[in-house]
Amino acid sequence: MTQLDLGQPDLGERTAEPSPKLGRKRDHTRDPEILSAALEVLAETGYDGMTIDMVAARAKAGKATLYRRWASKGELVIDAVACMKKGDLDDAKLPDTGTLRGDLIAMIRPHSIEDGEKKLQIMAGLMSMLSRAPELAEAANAAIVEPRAAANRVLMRRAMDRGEISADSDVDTLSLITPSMAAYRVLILRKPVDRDFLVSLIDGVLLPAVGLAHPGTDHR
Amino acid sequence: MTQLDLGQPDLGERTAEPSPKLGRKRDHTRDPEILSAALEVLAETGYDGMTIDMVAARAKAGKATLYRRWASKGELVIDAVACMKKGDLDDAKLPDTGTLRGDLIAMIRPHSIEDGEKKLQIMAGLMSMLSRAPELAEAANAAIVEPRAAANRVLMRRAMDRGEISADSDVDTLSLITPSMAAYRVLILRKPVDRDFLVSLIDGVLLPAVGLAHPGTDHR
DNA sequence: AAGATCCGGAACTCCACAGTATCGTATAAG
DNA sequence: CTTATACGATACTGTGGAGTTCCGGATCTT
Repeated sequence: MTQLDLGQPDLGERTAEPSPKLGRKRDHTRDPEILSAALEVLAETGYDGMTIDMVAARAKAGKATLYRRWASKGELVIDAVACMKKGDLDDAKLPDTGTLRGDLIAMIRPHSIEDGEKKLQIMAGLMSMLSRAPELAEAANAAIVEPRAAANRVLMRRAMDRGEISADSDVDTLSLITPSMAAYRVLILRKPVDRDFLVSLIDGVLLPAVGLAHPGTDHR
Repeated sequence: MTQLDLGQPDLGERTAEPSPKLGRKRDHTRDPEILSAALEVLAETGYDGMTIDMVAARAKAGKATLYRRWASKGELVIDAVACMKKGDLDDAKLPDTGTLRGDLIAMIRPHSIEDGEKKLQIMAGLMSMLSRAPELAEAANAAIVEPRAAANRVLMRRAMDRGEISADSDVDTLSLITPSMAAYRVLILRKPVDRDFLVSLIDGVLLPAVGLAHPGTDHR
């Protein structure tokens, strides 16, 4: 089956544990390992390539354990994708260097690059499902590209408040340039999204688009 | 099976018909219908969701006919994707209105929008395979995004020759903005790529990035 | 220690799809 | 008309994965 077929998605909600009377408490303590195993397999093989046995093996769990916790492969995947949002760039501990370029460059860190590539692989694995599972499309967007776009929006709005860039820049659209071009580069071109590439995007596209041209910027 | 498993890809080459001695000639006259049926199914269900029976039914052909012509599902898909390149915006019959903006706007036509969305659906269906089948990734890029990017490059270089835009604009990167942001919008956001969206991309991102700012452009 | 519950493992059923084989028919060549 | 070929349809086989069931052992509670 290629469908997700979650009758009533039941996305997110956990049917309130009634009363763990006796024996070991019903802790579901293996959930994180299982979900992260699912994400790994998802990134490596895609939704259709992923089998429940792969996930179970990776998490060193039994297949039955997965089915005790999730009704189907589809629900497991949705949960895994949703539980990935927690990410790194949560709050306003974004860089604040005083210039837009400084902030954008400061966002380029080895960890975020690595993390971004893995997330894109996951997105690729889900791609073909997105048209038939809108809730999955939403979850994937919220977990993978929105966080980064949101960070970019914050940085650009700050620059706007400082008067560094024009007030009628289309921030919502501009904040998507880096994510979507990185996606194209990784997924289709199969080239690495390294520091040099990101810097050239910032200096060659983003800053010019926002009115901060740099005749002499030598992309370094 | 989720793999493509083409032993020796044999991509493209048709083993030179030796000698159709007798009977009906070995014309392979149904190939186009079959390939286009394959593309339709691919766009609707993705690689793993697509079955040979679906393609055969869609093309009103027998399953055996497909296997007489292609050794496996994978080869059929590769052929179908490759045979899609022939597209529309081949030669230099691109618009030439005298301004970059005029040219870019003139490229927006109902047909190209529709065609572009279908191609993106196909790309989505192939996405999860791309990491394991480099030749497929190349074919998909050559057939789907490269043609459009190439057209954009031509228009921008013309503008450069006219002196309309700065000579050190990063044309190669800028030409990818529209394709990749359109892909994001269709595949992940699941919103339509209509004329308004494309115009706002041109006026809000591309032209500003290239130094043609427009304080008064009201995106119409 | 006794009792209850959860876990990992493994065997099992069921079904969908890739790929093969067969057959009757349509069509073109001779 | 005869003959060879390609075609569409359909029945068949084999495999792999989703989901289920069962069991022995581990772990917590009392």
